[in-house]
Amino acid sequence: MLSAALELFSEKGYHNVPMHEIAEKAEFAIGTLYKFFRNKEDLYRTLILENTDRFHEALTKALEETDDEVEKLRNYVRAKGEVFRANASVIRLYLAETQGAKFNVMVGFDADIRERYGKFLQSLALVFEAGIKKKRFKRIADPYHLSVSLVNLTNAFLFLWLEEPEHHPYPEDPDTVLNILFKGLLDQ
Amino acid sequence: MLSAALELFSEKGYHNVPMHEIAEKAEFAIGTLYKFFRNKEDLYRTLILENTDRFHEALTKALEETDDEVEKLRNYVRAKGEVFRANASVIRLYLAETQGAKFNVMVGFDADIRERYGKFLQSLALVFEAGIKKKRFKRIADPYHLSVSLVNLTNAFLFLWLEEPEHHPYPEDPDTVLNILFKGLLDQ
DNA sequence: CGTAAATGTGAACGACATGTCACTATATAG
DNA sequence: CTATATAGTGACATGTCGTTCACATTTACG
Repeated sequence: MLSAALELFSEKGYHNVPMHEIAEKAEFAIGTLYKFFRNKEDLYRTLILENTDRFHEALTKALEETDDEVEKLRNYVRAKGEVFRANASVIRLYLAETQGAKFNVMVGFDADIRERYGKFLQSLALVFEAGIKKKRFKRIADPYHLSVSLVNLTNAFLFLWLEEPEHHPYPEDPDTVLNILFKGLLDQ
Repeated sequence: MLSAALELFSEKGYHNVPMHEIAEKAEFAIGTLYKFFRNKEDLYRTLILENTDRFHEALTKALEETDDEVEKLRNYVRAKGEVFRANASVIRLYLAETQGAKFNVMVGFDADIRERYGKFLQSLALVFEAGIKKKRFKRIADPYHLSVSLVNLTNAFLFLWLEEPEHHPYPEDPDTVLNILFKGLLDQ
């Protein structure tokens, strides 16, 4: 059921997928859906929460695999690529939930999702902060801003890939993304 | 009518605003709306197109005010702040249209909007390319990637501001954003 | 087997949103 | 002042979608 819903939501968006279509794709009767989920929103919520948890777990693990801050970032960019390549249809929903247009589904932000996303931003910010303290990184901006920047940078690359997979592949080498942060555009 | 629709869409999202509510807010009867717009989607489209055109014009102008590439970028970041600060309620819709979740309104991408957005990305990429040729910039990434990066970086800051205006103001000094590109995180 | 619990069904229902249309009011022009 | 165009109205037809519920089918188990 969840995977049928996932594909449809990701393709057409929450409001353009009627329950009966999900039922049909999942090869169940409508009534059965309602045995498992209180309503459409509950189904969507479960779907999103299950997936974002899986992602954030994988991404958090990527930050913990080494002590070197540069490697942590490389692992993050690499892991994000792997996770999403394997779950292409989730990306749209994930981006929709963490980026802009949340009001499209629920009117208010979903507190749970926001909180988990916020926590991840914090733990990534800690990597930058530690790197700055250890003098591995220069303090070119506030660590939290750096965290938001890197997340959005990778999202941007994911988005390019989503739109034109063959023309804009998600980079194999994490440094393709990271050099934008690592190297300065200006000399000195 | 358009400004009534704008406020409502921006607050609740396209699918959560019935036409009669727009009519009420605009102090017209429903029938009158349909004298001016063929349908709801047409109303939305007109709204978005009018605004994105205004923005892209302002942002493109910002890139043309000087010959110095660094100043062009500063003007861009500054102009983006000004434009959106003056039109807060449009940002949500603009981000929703240019970032991720387009399928939330129309099932397919809106070709017009995508095209204009793509053109702007191109002209910003030209700034980076020119800067690299003139040796003002180091070639730390593909110019188009740099363009996408800067646009997404500023969007990220706008988004922070949207969520918590007093806690995360959009930076007065454009270099707060630009240093993330200008200065390298790593030494050398 | 028999029976009870769990799982599954889909026609029917009601709420509600879009878009229409016959009509009125107002403005413009000859 | 009449005629014609334009702007405005809002009750309602039409259709869709989320959700329910009385019933059927399968499974679990003593």
